[in-house]
Amino acid sequence: MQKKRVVTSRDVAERAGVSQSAVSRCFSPKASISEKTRCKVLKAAKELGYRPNSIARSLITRSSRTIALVLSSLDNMFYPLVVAKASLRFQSEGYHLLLFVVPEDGDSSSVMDSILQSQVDGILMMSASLTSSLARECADSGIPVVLINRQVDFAGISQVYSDNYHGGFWVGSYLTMGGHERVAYLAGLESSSTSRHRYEGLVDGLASVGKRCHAIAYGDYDFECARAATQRLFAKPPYPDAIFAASDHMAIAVMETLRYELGYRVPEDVSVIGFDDTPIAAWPSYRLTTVRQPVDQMIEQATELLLKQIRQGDFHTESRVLPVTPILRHSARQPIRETVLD
Amino acid sequence: MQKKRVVTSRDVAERAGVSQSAVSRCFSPKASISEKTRCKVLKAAKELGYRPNSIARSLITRSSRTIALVLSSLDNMFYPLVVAKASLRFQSEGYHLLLFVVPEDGDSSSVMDSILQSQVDGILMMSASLTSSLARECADSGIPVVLINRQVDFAGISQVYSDNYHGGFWVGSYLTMGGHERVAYLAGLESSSTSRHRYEGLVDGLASVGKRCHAIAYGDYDFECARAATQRLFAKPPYPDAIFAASDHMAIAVMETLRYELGYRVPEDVSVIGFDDTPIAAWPSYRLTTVRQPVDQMIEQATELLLKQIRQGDFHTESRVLPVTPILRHSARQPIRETVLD
DNA sequence: ATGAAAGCGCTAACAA
DNA sequence: TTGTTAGCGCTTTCAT
Repeated sequence: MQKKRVVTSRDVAERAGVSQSAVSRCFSPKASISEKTRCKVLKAAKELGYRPNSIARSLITRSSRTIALVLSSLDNMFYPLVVAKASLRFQSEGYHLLLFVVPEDGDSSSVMDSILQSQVDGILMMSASLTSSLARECADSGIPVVLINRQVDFAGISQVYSDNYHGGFWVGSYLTMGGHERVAYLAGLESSSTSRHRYEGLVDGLASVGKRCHAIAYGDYDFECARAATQRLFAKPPYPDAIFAASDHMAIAVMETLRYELGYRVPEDVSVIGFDDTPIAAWPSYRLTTVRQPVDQMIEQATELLLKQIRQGDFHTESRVLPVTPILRHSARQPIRETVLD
Repeated sequence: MQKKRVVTSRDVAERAGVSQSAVSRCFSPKASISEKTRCKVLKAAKELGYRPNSIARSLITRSSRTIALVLSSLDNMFYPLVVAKASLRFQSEGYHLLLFVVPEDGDSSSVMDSILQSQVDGILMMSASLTSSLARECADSGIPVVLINRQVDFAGISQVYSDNYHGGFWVGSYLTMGGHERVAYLAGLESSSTSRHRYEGLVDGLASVGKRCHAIAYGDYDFECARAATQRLFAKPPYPDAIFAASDHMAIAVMETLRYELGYRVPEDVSVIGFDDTPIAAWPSYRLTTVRQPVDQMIEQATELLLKQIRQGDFHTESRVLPVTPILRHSARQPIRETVLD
């Protein structure tokens, strides 16, 4: 292919009557150069339509100023939100995001190779699958990695997640206080640490008042799967009187199924609680009681951790766990505040 | 910063006892090399953990195998869907997506510079703002651009969009046949060509049976704005008896507002029709009548157009308009099929 | 403050 | 088929 002849720093140098390195210095923030030369160069550059070639720069500086963003699905509104915010945040630091969508099931190894070869300066992982293998491989090849909304038992990797356990715990006690007897858990992917910790929290929250989790079903973080799982939960008695879903996205599927396929009212017949607090949760049709993840903080922390590792060539890694916030709406029966006098 | 010493093709060559170019050839698909050398090289490469440096390769081949994906918002589920599919599609062709989120309002010029300097091989634009200026500037600098779901009066750019006009036209006639008298249009951004064409279609569809558009309001493709716009539409009589929103996302906002703030039933009191056919439209709570955009086809066409331009250094550009499909659900009163006998 | 020169890691002629 | 050689466009010493 034959692109329009591209303007190089040499061309600019020639036209400005300076050396090529002078031109280079003009486009480096901290290089020393006289005001006079800078002007000449800038003028010539503009006339020629010169733009520094960032690839050549990357080759020599060994930094592409690019971050890989690895995720598996954008169905759940939580992720688009994170992506948009992360992109803005990194752009403001002069980094770009390279997007890797890994099929939830498929062969992750080719994507992994692809990521490793992409010469990114760092990796932001929020894919549910391939987390630990990829994470480890990256750490081995010396690429800084930060896991976001994901957890792995491996100290060599920085992680930012919210307090899933206590989120689950809160749900457990809140539902119990609301007088629920048969709380079911609608899990995400079986391999998801996040989903597991929320479950553990739920179980302990329930246990703290002497209750047990009534049932568990897997919705794989997917709308249709969650729908089918809800059907399964209500296939035969005893039926749950509350469902805690590992994501708002699944919680909405539960509500839709309950209301329009199973004929239950929410929360009169069955309570539903979600996790994330995506915008949809607040829509009047749902008014979903849920556990809010602090997205902004998560991004901020992840950015900070990743950039620190990149800039300082830091092998120091750390985990940050951020507090969640219960959001009380109307999809779950509220605790009885006053004991009924008999 | 001091990364782990990186393995180069030279190191591999040395260990395998061959020349550096032999190593290079091993990693080029179409280079000629004997089975024997290939084995030696691959073995050495594996032992050393060698991975070709794609930046060096890009510098010399003048191709980064990267496509810029430019968009302004991920709120509307239509975009996450497109992003995920586009990413998969381009990955399968060996290209990666570099994400640029441009603030809907803010200064686009810095993002524009950033894109132009990023050395991408092509640009996929679906941002509502800065479309035409950026598009033109890219075309000038010789970077292939394809607009997706966007239209611009400039022949130098390939565009893939769906038949917004006829989508709007269909809505106009469908609503009329349903016996509506006061059809309002909830537009997207004022600058959006897409929104404008849907409007023109609506107006003509209405005109074809001697009706006019009752009112127009701007929802800026945003949930909250759409909510406020709906309120405005119902601020004083005569009230609309149908609303056509330029996106499902806004249509949902309309339904929520109508039902829970204004106390109307949909479709008994007011009909609502959207555009896109995102997954949410099918949820039982909404059963939104809408106009489906053929997302898969749009991606396919856009990919094909962009790749063709990139690979053939083609200055030939073209526009492709894809047919839309009316999706009849229950948010709009159905046309009366049989005339009532008097 | 400026220029000359040496690469960054790779691909692509060209020769052998 | 293989090795040698010359860059890709830039940053960065090192002199001046």
